[in-house]
Amino acid sequence: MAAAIDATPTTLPEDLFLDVDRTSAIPLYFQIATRIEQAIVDGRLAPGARLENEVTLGQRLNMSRPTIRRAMQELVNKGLLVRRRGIGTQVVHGPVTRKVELTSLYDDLDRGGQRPATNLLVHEIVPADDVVADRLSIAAGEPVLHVRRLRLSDGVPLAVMENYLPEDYTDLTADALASRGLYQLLRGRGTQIRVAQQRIGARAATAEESRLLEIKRSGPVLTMDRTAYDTFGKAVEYGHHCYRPDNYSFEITLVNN
Amino acid sequence: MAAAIDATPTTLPEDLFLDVDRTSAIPLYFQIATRIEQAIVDGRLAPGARLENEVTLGQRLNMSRPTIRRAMQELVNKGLLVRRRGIGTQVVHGPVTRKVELTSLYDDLDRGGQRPATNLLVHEIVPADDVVADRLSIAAGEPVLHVRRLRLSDGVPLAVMENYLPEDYTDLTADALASRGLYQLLRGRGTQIRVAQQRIGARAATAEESRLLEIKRSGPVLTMDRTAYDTFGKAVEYGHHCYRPDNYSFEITLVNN
DNA sequence: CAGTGGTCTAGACCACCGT
DNA sequence: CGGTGGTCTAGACCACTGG
Repeated sequence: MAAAIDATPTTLPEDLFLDVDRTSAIPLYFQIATRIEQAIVDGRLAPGARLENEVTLGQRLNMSRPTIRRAMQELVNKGLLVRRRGIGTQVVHGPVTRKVELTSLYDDLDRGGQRPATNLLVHEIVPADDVVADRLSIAAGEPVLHVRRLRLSDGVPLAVMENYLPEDYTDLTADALASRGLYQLLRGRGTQIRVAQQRIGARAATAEESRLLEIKRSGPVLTMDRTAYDTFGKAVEYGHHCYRPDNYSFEITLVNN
Repeated sequence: MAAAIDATPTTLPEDLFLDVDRTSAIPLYFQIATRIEQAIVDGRLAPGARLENEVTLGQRLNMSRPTIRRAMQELVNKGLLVRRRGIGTQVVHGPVTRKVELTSLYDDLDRGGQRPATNLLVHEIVPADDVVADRLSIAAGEPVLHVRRLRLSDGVPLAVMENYLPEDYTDLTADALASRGLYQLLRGRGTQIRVAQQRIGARAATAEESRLLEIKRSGPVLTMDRTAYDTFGKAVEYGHHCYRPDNYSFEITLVNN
């Protein structure tokens, strides 16, 4: 008979897979994963609910088991599903949150319904010093674009951002940088960020930072150093950012595989 | 003939796959991934080096393409390899760093060759208040273990850590908590952490924190709030940690898939 | 054009879990 | 024991890249 493991014998996700398009350029596993994810965040699949097993779901959808399996694996990697051998697949208990993604502060604010604005403080082309050259994996002295920006959200200063970009990007204009996020501009040029290394820390604000961020002298600031690489593995950006800690923090979801 | 894309025509990882054990309980894809990863961190595979393609490597090792592919995918997810359709697989340019893993401060220090120590400041069983109950997904008033610890590294105070654990773990002894890391103790009880949500921020230290951490009054501290869940999706631990920013920071590698 | 990774299929055997 | 996920095989077709 059906095993009664968790007060829910065997939940079968109702057929909301009706609109899967086998001719679409979107991979099947991705279409499946997206629909299950939607059902979870919508609450149609409650925390702890057991999913149909991989084999029978594949049969119902006329898909092979590896395809179904990959769809579920995507959600396991996002922390939405939990699988246990001999038991089955469940929606994770506890709060359902977004996975960490590689986005920019500008995107985050924009999506959050806030109105981001940028004051461009510095915009110059300079030879790379040793630190910048090291981070960007270029030779010291090569020209880099140096920008320093103050990011505001609904008029409140939020972050001082200092960035260095290699020669390929030295033609980014001041206008563009003042009106859009850096990553937005990079995407617009066809640059896709694939890997980024960040270091998050804290320290006392410098005199200039406290003035720009309108916080107490030597008050605490949250700092982030980042180097971002494109799909070619080439360093695209090195940045040192400095955030007002009362208005910003980093959220991270870690998943053990 | 062979395409010359990056000054390295087609690098074939020398046969350091001689010791793969097909009878081992360790999955083949994992054995392959581990050996390639080792070659990368050892420097035997330089940044930017092109790897042999999936098909021929599989033939050489008498393994199917999906198995080889999975091994490489593991390393792509860790940010060590980059794959591009029509091009091939390369070791990522730039510095090679470990992926973020779900470890504890104690483990990090221990692995780093430092001598971690713990002062147990508070060890009590109390009814959960509203905040703790919410984070642990239990009812307010249920008994929880509350511990407050000062972590030192080579005698230098590094972090003040406040943690709450649900009823199942209220029998953790003071001795155990003073001599080992929390996650180490949980692992020893068979509890495996699967998902954790963290929020990293900064603020001024409280009077007690500055005394314990031996830093300036109201000096900046790095803070981390975390809720960890086991493989069942059950909340296992809620913690609020407070770090000396001159001695600690968070390193994170993000990967876009 | 030939080479590469991206996706998908249709099976197979095994390890682990609960009854 | 039956059911589940974990792994592996041996193919196939496609999309994209470079020359």
